[in-house]
Amino acid sequence: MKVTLDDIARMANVSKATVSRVLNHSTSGVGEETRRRVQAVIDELEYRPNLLARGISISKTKTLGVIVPDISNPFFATLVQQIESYAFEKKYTVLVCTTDNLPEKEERCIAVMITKHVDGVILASAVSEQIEGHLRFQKYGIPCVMVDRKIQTQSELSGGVYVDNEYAFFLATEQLIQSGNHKIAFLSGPVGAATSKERIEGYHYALQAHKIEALPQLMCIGKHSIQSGYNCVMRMHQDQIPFTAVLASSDVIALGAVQALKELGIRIPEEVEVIGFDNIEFGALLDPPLTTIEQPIAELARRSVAMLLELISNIVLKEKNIRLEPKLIYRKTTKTRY
Amino acid sequence: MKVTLDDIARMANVSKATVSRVLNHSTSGVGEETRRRVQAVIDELEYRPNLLARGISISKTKTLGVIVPDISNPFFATLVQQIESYAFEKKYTVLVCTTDNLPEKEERCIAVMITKHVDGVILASAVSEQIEGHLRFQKYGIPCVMVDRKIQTQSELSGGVYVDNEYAFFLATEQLIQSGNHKIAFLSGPVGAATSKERIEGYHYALQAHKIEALPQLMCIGKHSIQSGYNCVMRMHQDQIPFTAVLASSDVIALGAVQALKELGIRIPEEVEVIGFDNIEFGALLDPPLTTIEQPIAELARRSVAMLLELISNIVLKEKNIRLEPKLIYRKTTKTRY
DNA sequence: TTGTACGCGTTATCAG
DNA sequence: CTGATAACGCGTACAA
Repeated sequence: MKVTLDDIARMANVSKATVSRVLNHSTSGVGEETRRRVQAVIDELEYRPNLLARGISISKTKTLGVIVPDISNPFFATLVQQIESYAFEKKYTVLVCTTDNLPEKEERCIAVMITKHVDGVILASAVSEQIEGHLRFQKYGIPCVMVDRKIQTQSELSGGVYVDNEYAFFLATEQLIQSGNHKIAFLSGPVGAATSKERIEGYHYALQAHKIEALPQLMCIGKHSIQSGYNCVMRMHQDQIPFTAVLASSDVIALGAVQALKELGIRIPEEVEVIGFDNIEFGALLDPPLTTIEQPIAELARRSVAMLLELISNIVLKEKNIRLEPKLIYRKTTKTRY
Repeated sequence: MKVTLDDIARMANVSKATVSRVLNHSTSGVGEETRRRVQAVIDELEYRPNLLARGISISKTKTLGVIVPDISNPFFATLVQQIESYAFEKKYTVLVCTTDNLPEKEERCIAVMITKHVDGVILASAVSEQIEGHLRFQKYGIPCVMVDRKIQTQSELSGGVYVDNEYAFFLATEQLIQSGNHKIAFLSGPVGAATSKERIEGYHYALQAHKIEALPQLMCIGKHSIQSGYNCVMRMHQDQIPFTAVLASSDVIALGAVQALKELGIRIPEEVEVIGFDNIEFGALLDPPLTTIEQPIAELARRSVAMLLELISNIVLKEKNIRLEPKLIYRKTTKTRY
């Protein structure tokens, strides 16, 4: 049933070594005639090398691990899509694992990646500090690039690709302030994540710069989901907390917030302005279309795959941390453009 | 650096076989005392078995292949998310590959799954006929369950989980007809896919049943994307083709169609009614909220993983093809509910 | 209960 | 240019 290298060797009257040669170093080392004979047998039997066996032999699996919190979030869906696409071009396959933003599940994902001997992993971590698992990658010599969510690490085997969250939210907050808003609600994702912290800091810096007090009741910690954004706005409304703007930590949160505002009969942007983050495709279809901060997802994916492959090839990185520029996309959930 | 079973054996003064025993048949076959000693060494050295080596040895990789057209489509994103989740619970990891709806890329994805020796694959095929690759699964003894997109096959090693597309579109079309529409534009996905064909047929049957002619100019073949839905409507409008309803082959197409109609100043549902398919989360946030046909994604995922695991365990399937009931979700892009 | 020896499919080293 | 042969890490008859 399964045809192996051994079978080919036997049928072609050569040794396994020779077959292996025509398979790999396809340009040299084998006589033209024998090469043809071997290749013929390979073709006829439709032989495909067992990558597991090859993996155990040369310690390279041509597999990349991808660890993200949640694929159903369009941001990560698109990210994974792009990563898979670039990786496939480079002859790599991706092993996907989701953490649901749970640190303990992240540890288990990491454990899987190690036992399955992926050549490297791209990680959007659920946590902001280096955890045991991350060190284990080092220990096992598995390169790791942090994408989207930055984590401090001094490992030679790791790097990072992300946008400057702090700056992005500083800009967005400032836009809102310049537009006359002093009570800006902030709808955050899980605080465990590095991105959440950075985004909150950017928001705080902007407030400070304009000598506006950061009111704790304007901060809502939730998840990156529509439901969460919806709940935050509803709760603030119930608690009668006044605000004239909403800054959301992700577009899905913003979508939920907009939905809640609509149900409450609050006009956007006249009564409340809204800014999201990610620039997912659906934001533009909303009514009114969502003003947001763009994350260059394709670029994020491309650069992280490229960096990981360099790490795998032991190429020294020109820059261990690539920071991409965020960009404000002005649509209709904000009034004037500052 | 890397600690192997051999190392453990040496340190614990036992043979590899014994270590292997405490690792696998964890309940019996080893003396209580030696078991403790071996386990202690395993824990201390944080030994993790090499799943590649195990894979080549027992021909089981604990890996499931997942082949879908496009993860950035929310329907597939959610599907993959759920599949990964169920698989992870059952100690399996997923190898993801996207076909972009290209038959040749599907062949390459299949080839990868075979060389990487996945234990089984879940496939949402880009094609409606059995292609060479599908047969190869059979040849290599790899179980395969078709999800969402049905393909006829008589292999003992395959099954299918899907909703009744034909019936779903028959219902939706009838709803539109009963509501007074005779010129119903149909916005299809790629015709290669089985689902597209079935959906078109359901649409045609309903028209026939009501003796309405199926006008070719009302049929627009595109891709499952927002852009495609948008383009279809715009083109029909430019060509001055009259229609009073739009039936879309997927929600993303419907979203694009609604966007186009809005830009054209056509009121929904007063002038044109719209029905989508999938019931993705964003449909409900649209203005007006999208009437659609629900696909029970979580159920689709759960059943297909369960079926695949049964196939892998050589359990005979109670039913080779599981058909889930689609359900019309009435929202605001349609007028009266029939 | 425990150990020995071999097989799984591939690559790599070293002869010839 | 080609062929033995030894790894790679693990599971498992079979023997002790």
